[in-house]
Amino acid sequence: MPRLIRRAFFSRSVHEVAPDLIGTTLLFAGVGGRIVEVEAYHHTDPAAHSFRGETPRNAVMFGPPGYAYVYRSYGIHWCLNFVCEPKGSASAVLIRALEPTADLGIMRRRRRLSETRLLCSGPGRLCQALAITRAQNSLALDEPPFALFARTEPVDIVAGPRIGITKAAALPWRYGLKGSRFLSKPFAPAT
DNA sequence: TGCCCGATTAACT
DNA sequence: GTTAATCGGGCAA
Repeated sequence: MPRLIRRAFFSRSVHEVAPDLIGTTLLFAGVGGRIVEVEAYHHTDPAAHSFRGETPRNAVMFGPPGYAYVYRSYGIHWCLNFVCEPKGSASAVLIRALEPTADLGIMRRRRRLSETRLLCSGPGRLCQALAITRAQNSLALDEPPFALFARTEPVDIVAGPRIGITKAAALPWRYGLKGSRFLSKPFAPAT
C-alpha cells in the first residue's frame, strides 16, 4: 500500500516540492491519477497571484502549507494549487496534468470525453474531471476528500519554461514526468 | 464605477 | 493559427 503524503511534505521551498510531486498520485473523493506535470509559483515571482500582496482571493496562499488553493481562470476554468513553504511565504504549486488511474468512468462523464489522454491533461481539464471548484478552496490536502500518495518507484523528471503566462515566462519552473503521454504540452528537447 | 486582462480550453479557419 | 467564452482582481478616475 502506498504511503500517504502528510502536510509537512509541503513545508519546504516550492522549488523542492514541485519536482517531488511528479509521480505521486492525487485522489479527490477516490477519483484522480498520477501527477505528471506541475508549475512552481514563488511569491517573489511576478506571475504569482501572491506577488501583489494578500487579497480575499489569494488568502489561502498566505496561510499554512499543505492546503488547496483553487481559483477561477479566464472566467471559465478552475485551477488547483498546493500551498508550500512556511506559513506566510505565499508560494504554491499549480497542478497541470494527471495520468488518469482511478475511476476513469466518472471522469469521462464529467468531461463528456472518451479519450483518456485528454481527460486530465491541463489545469482546467483536471479540475473538471475531479469536480474541483471554489468549494474546495482552503481544504487540507492530507484529509478526505483529498488524498495524496507517495510514488512507489523512481521517476525521471524534466524541467522547462512555464505555460500560458506573460510575466517571467522564461523561468524554468515547470516540471514533468519524462516521456509521459499525459502532459498538457510536450517539453522542449534537452539541448 | 468602469475597463482591461489573465497560471485556459475548444471550436473554428 | 485564430478567437470566443466569461468572471473577478487590480488599477485608474
